[in-house]
Amino acid sequence: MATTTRVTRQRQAVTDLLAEHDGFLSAQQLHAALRASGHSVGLATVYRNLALLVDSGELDTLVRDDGETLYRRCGRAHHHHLVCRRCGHTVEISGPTVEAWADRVAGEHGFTDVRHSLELFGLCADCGSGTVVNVGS
Amino acid sequence: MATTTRVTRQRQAVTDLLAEHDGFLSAQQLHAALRASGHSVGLATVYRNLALLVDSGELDTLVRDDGETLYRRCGRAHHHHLVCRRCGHTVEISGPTVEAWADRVAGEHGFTDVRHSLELFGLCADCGSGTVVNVGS
DNA sequence: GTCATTGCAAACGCTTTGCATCTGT
DNA sequence: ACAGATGCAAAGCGTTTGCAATGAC
Repeated sequence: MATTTRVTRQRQAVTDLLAEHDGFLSAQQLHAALRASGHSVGLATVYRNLALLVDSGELDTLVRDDGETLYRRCGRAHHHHLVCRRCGHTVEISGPTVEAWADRVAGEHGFTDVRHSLELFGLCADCGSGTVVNVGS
Repeated sequence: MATTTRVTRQRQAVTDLLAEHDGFLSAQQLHAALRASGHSVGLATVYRNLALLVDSGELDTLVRDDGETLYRRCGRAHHHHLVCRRCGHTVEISGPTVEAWADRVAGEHGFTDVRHSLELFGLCADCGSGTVVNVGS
């Protein structure tokens, strides 16, 4: 009765890649990476498996400004990220205070089951100082 | 030479509606609202004007989980939001600590020109307690 | 053999763009 | 009249879905 979950080659590939990778990955990036490493997986399958993993709480998601969704292996501990908006370099950071604050504020307004998304976007040391590159408008 | 900005009926309508409205609005909602109130404005025009307003710093944007972009009249002071993921009810909150914390952490990692996005998503009092509705999986 | 899973391609929803027309200034 | 602004419809992009084929159990 409980829909059994089958371990297919494709599902394994998706899970494996996510297990190795530490930062954020978009579905399309993941798909491309899989193909590059020889696995033949359909894009739809990647999306379907990502959705399953998100549902089961194994993945965290983050929607970028342009609307693309990024996925990362869910940390046991809740982390936040400091992302360089030029080179994509990502640093994991922990904000002990944030969690408590979020809960308190949410509670004050009667909100429940609150999740928060906190991401910092900036220019990392390499991109921000020396080598100044045209970043566009 | 500086590209002159013309005050058209449509642009005025968009700006006006945003001026009256306090919360977040998607481009499509805004478009629908304009039509409902008798103004005839093209969807593309709404998007174009929103883009201009965002560029000129008069609007803040927030990308929802489903990828739709929400716009709000830009607050002078930087606010964060507590958004009900069922009914969309939004509460403005200020996180005095967050700003300082963000700057410090970013600095420690050599990041500069850092912006942060912090949003809380939960269920508001109305949606979370009494009237329990099927929310899906 | 069954039924979850896959692949492909078509469908979707939001957003952007090309181009002819319109309209502030 | 000039140049920005508009409207429409088509194109773009990430994502989802229908359906027949495939493969795990």
